[in-house]
Amino acid sequence: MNKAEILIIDDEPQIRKLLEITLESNGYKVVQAETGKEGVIQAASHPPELILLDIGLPDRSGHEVLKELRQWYNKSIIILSVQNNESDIVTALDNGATDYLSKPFRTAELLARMRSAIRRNQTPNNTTVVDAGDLQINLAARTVKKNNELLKLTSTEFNLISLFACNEGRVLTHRFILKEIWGVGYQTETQYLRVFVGSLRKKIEDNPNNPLHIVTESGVGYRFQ
Amino acid sequence: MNKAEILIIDDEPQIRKLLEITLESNGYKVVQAETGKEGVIQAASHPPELILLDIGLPDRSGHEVLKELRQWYNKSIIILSVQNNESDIVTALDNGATDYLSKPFRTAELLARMRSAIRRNQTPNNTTVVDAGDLQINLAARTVKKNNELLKLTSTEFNLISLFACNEGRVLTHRFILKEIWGVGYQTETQYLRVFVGSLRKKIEDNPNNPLHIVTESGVGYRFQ
DNA sequence: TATTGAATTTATAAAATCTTTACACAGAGC
DNA sequence: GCTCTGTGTAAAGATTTTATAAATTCAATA
Repeated sequence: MNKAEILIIDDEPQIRKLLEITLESNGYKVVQAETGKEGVIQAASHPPELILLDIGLPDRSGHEVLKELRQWYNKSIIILSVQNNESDIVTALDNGATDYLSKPFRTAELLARMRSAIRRNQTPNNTTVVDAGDLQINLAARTVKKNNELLKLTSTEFNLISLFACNEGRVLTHRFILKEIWGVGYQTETQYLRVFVGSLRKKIEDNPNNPLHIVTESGVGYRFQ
Repeated sequence: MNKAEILIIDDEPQIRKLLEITLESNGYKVVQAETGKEGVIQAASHPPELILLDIGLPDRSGHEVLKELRQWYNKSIIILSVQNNESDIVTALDNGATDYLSKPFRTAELLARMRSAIRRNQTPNNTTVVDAGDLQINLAARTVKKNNELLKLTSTEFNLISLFACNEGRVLTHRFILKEIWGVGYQTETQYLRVFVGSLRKKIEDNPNNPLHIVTESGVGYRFQ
């Protein structure tokens, strides 16, 4: 596997140096930018796997850089913020930041969050259309096509399949699915799930008795593939 | 790379001498302690990469030292025990020992187990996918691949293999496994374990009659590698 | 208000999994 | 050789989990 490339946008040289050493010794390839403008150019010319962005610059240019990046860059952006500056954090998350870290941070935590963010890149959470064999799920338009034919799904059915699509290949527990689709009060209503998985299968599977897309993991939950 | 530091806690001078010679000639730095108390102090003042602890002292102080060390020391502890004292071994493994060796032992085996134990120190188990030769165990997705093919495991089978995977190279006692998978009330239901280890082997081993991944440590438990 | 489509329940058959029993086999000790 | 202990395997229940149809409730709307 190739080294994942990380872009650091921060005006403080000592932070950049620290990050450079930490990340390179953990097998990442590091690219640096000193100003927001430079960062955007770097990101555009050579899109990295992940961007670490210092948000709390005095002139608030960090926020503008984030917005500008988010117009086209859909991989993870982790923001760095001085401690206790919650308004910066909230604004940044609203503007599409993936995660945040308060300075000073522990490297173990930074690395863990980076791994998590990069993992999310790989499962197409940011793309608007998920491809799964004969199925195409358009998250933005809320449409599902099977062999290029538009399927007619109800709202709950669509919510369910889009949750599956965003977590392709991994087992989702009943509780998790119920929490995500119906809300925290419904985590034990496993039967709802059965009914809706049943009707989804009728629509998306070639043979609903032998489902290939929504596989049941008995005693645990379901897996979409 | 620096020499890894090993702490030996054993009251028998001739054993300590033997270990000292063996280990130093194999590139380890050796620190010795004659009593349990001294051992704990040594470990605390200068945490070693690995501890070799004689468990079978007449006054059972070895067990107490182990428990005391485990309150804060989380690297590997290999215990030494006189042959056939299985109850000592089982107790020690349940108390968090990493591995065990019966005296008299062959130096090649000692060195091999030390290497394995030290290797496990270096990769802390915060990874979500464990690689074991032809097997890949994805803890987050709850999937297991053998030669890149997805295996179909039941929920309990997966729980079992993931427990094994998180403790690669380490002997797990029957009691420990049963406690982790089935709960505290099941620590004596060894037969459950036999059945499930059997069905796991059928799925993951090339030749279930000669298992290479799940090895049985007779009278003690199992080891995954 | 009557209609319609969707969501929620209920009921039940079927499938999958877990538990338990039975028995065979191997090695250690006598 | 025999017995005892620990182990592995198969298979028969027992139990849990799942799938499906169908009934009911609910909400929107004509």
